[in-house]
Amino acid sequence: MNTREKIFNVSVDLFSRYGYDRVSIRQIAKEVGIKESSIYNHFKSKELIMDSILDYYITKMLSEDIPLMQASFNLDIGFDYFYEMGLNAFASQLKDKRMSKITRIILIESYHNEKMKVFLRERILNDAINGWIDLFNLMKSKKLILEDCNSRQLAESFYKYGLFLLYEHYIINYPEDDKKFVEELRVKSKNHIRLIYNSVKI
Amino acid sequence: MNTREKIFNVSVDLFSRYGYDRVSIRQIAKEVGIKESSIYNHFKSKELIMDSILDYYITKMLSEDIPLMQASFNLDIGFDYFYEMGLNAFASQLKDKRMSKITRIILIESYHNEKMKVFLRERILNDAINGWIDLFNLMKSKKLILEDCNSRQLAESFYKYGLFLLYEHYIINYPEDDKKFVEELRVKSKNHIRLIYNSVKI
DNA sequence: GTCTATACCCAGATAGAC
DNA sequence: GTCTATCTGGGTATAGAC
Repeated sequence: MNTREKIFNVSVDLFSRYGYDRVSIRQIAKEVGIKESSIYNHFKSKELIMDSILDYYITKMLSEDIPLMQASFNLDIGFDYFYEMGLNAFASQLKDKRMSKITRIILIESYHNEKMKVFLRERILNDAINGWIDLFNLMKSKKLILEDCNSRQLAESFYKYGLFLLYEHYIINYPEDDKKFVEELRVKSKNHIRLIYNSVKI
Repeated sequence: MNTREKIFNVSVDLFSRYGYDRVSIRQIAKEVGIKESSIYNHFKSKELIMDSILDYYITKMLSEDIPLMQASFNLDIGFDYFYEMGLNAFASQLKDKRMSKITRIILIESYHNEKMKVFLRERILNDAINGWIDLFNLMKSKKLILEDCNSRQLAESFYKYGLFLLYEHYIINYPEDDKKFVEELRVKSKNHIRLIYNSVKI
């Protein structure tokens, strides 16, 4: 592992523990085992370390994320199975310790980091919600759910519960065993979704 | 308004905008119109300003919050009405600008502020969830909802959606009009709850 | 690429005159 | 209670030798 990677990993670790503002370049350098000034041979500034962390996360997330609509054409094989695929795609990312740590960083820093806020709002929130809306419209056309329910409300009710579980884990209960959380996320989301699905299915 | 109150209000405002770590005593003093050293005649440290902000919030919240079980004995007058009472209690607090700002502070700082984390976990999350669980058990005994559904899952599915709306507003969409948000919270929560209630009511 | 040395700035906090 | 002055420490970042 080269020095740049070491700096990257140590930064991810420290930022996720203490938050960006409470970690200094000195502290990162010490943990890596080099002097502060050497950091600047690899990253021009502290902020650019943060930027590269987000870039890494976005690239990895988008590359392995299974687009919602892609799967939705296989709806015939069952709603449960379809839902599980989407959840697995996300959950498998969280099992990676580094991705899990960055998830916490994003949740912590989004309130003042514009890039993270945009990513959270556009990719994690809006894209997913829109995917669910499309799916529910498809289900309406296939007479799987009631015609007169609001697709957007349905999508939000489905999805935002799971997002709160994420916030709860990373902010309120952190640090806890990630694997235990991913299992809980799976079970609770499934129960939640069944509850709602029950009230609109035909 | 005395100096101590001015310091308090300016701190609430600045902390809610930029976060605790990005606001300095100097900045607070400048905004108040006094010198840094004068701050220390009113608060022994920066951290104690933060503590007093949380204390204020807790006192105000708990004093006006309508305990969930208190209302639940009037269940006969209708589930919708009961739910609305609880939401109103919380929403009316958020219409107070100062309380709204402190809500954002708590959501921002909980990841590293132990007292805020405990308040969020115990009062905002667990107490409410337990209240809902009691309510659903009561509804089961009155044959209003199905006996074989899981009260805890039901409580979490109900409540955590609303909590995400809170996070979404204060972290992802902030600053936006608070009144608009409170109205949205009202409508969306109600729709959400009807969706779930539909699938378990008798 | 890593080091030593240092520039420069701003943080939280205190002492003591008025 | 407010001020001026100051302490002490730590922050990000750069210059230039090796």
